[in-house]
Amino acid sequence: MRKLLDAAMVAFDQRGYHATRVNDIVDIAKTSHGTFYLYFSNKEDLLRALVTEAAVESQLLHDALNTLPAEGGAPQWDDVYRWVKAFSDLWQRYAPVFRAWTDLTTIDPEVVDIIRGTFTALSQALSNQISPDSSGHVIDPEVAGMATLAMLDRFHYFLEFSGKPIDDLALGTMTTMMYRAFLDPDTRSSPSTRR
Amino acid sequence: MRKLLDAAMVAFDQRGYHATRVNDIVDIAKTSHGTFYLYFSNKEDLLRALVTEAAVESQLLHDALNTLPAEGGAPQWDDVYRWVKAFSDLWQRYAPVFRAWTDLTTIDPEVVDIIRGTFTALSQALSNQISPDSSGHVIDPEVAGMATLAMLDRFHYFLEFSGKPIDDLALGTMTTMMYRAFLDPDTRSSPSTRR
Amino acid sequence: MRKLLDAAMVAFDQRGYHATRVNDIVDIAKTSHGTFYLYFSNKEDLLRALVTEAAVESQLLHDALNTLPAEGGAPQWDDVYRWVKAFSDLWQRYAPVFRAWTDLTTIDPEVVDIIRGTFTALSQALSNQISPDSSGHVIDPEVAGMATLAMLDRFHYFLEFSGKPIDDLALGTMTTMMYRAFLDPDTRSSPSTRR
Amino acid sequence: MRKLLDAAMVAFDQRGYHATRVNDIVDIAKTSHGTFYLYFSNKEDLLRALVTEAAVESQLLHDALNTLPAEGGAPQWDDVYRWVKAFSDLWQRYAPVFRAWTDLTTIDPEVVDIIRGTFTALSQALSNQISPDSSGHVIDPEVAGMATLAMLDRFHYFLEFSGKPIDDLALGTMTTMMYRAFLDPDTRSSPSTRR
DNA sequence: CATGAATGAGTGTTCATTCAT
DNA sequence: AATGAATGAACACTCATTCAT
Repeated sequence: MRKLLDAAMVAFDQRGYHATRVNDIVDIAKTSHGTFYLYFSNKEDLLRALVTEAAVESQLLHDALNTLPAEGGAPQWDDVYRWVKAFSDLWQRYAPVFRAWTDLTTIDPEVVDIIRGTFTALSQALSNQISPDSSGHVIDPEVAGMATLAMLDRFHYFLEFSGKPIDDLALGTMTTMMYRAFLDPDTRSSPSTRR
Repeated sequence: MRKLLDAAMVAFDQRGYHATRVNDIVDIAKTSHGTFYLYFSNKEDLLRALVTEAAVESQLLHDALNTLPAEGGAPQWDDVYRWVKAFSDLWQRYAPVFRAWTDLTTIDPEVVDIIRGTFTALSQALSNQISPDSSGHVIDPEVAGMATLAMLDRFHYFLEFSGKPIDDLALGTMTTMMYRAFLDPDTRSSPSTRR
Repeated sequence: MRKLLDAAMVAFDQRGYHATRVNDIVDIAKTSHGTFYLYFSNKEDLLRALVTEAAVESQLLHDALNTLPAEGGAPQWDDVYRWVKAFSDLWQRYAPVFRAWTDLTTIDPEVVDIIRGTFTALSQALSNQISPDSSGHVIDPEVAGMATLAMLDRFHYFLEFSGKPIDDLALGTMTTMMYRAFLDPDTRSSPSTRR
Repeated sequence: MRKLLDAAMVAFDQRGYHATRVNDIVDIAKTSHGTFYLYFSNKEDLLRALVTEAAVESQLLHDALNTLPAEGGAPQWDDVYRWVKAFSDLWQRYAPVFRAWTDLTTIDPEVVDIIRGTFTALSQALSNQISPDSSGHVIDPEVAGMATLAMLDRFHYFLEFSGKPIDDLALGTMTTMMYRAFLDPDTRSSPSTRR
């Protein structure tokens, strides 16, 4: 039941998953304890539902990444920006869920599996965008993908934590950071800027 | 008492802060329930002690950043690598504390303040290393500093989550990502590599 | 919830307030631990409820005192007896609460205030019944009122402590003691009994 | 050890017996936990020592009562006053012990026995002073003795509770109350005042 | 479908008591 | 004699979950 899922997001947002009591959720949802257990077999079950929802929507991000020009040709800054924006929108919609990541991974294997799947898919898609290094430093693309996803994920949390807005400037800065990180400077500059 | 702090790190590592019972901690520390409350007024108090410890050590990282060549001259890849390694060592030593970040920020204002202070200091030191963009995209250095810190922090967690080792390859990859992100490709390549 | 209040009275009766565990109360009430906290936020809260109840009923005693002939005309022995009987009934109904007086006053200010209010009202009403002394000894009526209340209160406790019944003889004796204490012998005897 | 007994009195005074922790006592006594158990086998043992001390001193009061003219001849007001003063001094010296009466009786049989003995001796000595009633109301002298002791005991507590001083006026008022209560007005007045 | 009173297992915390020094 | 760190039994209180209505 949507009302409960939304209420749970609000509650998780305020207190985190562990500290949220079923009580808090039903209070916000303006319903009763009994109703909660009509739709979810327990608190964890509701969390699983939220995580699954977020995972499904993340699939779109994954697909979108593949339309960016991969390894061969360098993606354009604007393309990267659009994708960062999409990521940001999703993150913000499911902020309490992403924020609870750490909590989640100590919960139950099924939840962890859903998360791991989404996480792996995204970080691998990202790794495809990363160009090798021309100056002798070996890059593990998988690790590089993770680093990028790490930056994207935590960056939002840090902005919120610092009370800074997630606006165009922030996302643009993020995009530039990613854009720079993705591309080997030599590789990148050669075709276009240079000559 | 060190024995309890260490035991708490192990326990938080296994189950997260919230899910850890005082019982778990004293079991690992091979001491008694009463002893716990002899040294800490409650579970949160112990967490505060750990966070403070980590914050003190983080100061070293902050200081080290200032010895890297700042904005003017480009820092060398090896310098960045060394710093990343230092960060990584600290992160790994206090992994359970850093991992519990999310938990922490829903806890008590004093803990949050300690964290915010450390966080701000580090991200500002990082922002000094980031060169402006030459291709017309505005960068907010503060935000860029946060993004870098975000990547460093979460990257470790993601590696662990994926079961990948935090080895030289991983740290080298991370360094390259940071190195690329820090420097505007044009600015960077011009003086040295480029003709 | 009455069932818990009654059970608490029984438990306090047996072991005193401090020594009573919430467990004792819910055992007697044949209900669960959780239910207790559904109706009272803690043991002290339940005590407060009992004290308040007793205070409300004490008001009746206070009112009744004012229907006894005051200072001017001497009250009749039978009137005093009836009042003593009413006091006694109330005391016995709330015996565990009155008995716990000492415990109570070391607990929380709110409870103390309720008690002080009841106590003051009653002792002042009593002081109105006390005639001045004709033989040169100054009486502070307020103090005299307290002394009377003191006797009434503790007398019941002492009877119980000695295993003596609170019967007509005891209450009659008490009445005579009060009756004598209230009235200056000269004043009293002169108008009616004497000559 | 006197230091501990005195400290305990201070502590009991502040928080009551049950709420006083051994910690409080040794803090006030400026000694250690270990020392406490060197002199007393437990908290209750210390209480027993205090009660015994008070009981021994109470014996003096009991003896003094017997030097007051008993049943036959009426005691003089001044004699009663002196005795009330002596009682008051003792009460004030052992205030925390007397105040804890209720607590005490829920503790251990040995303590209760000491108290009961002292209590009985005093109330019986008092009952000897009480003259029968001439106007047809039967008095149980034993009960009357208890009522008097009740007044004396509780009166002090009530004065303290109200913040009133235990001074000459208060004790004089108390004396007059007792003096009146002791004597049948007719009996009393006959020999002296009346003719 | 919905309710919310009742439950009790689980956990944090206190504090009297011990004992090695 | 004196100490005070360490212990753990005992207790207060919370909150996810159930079920009769």
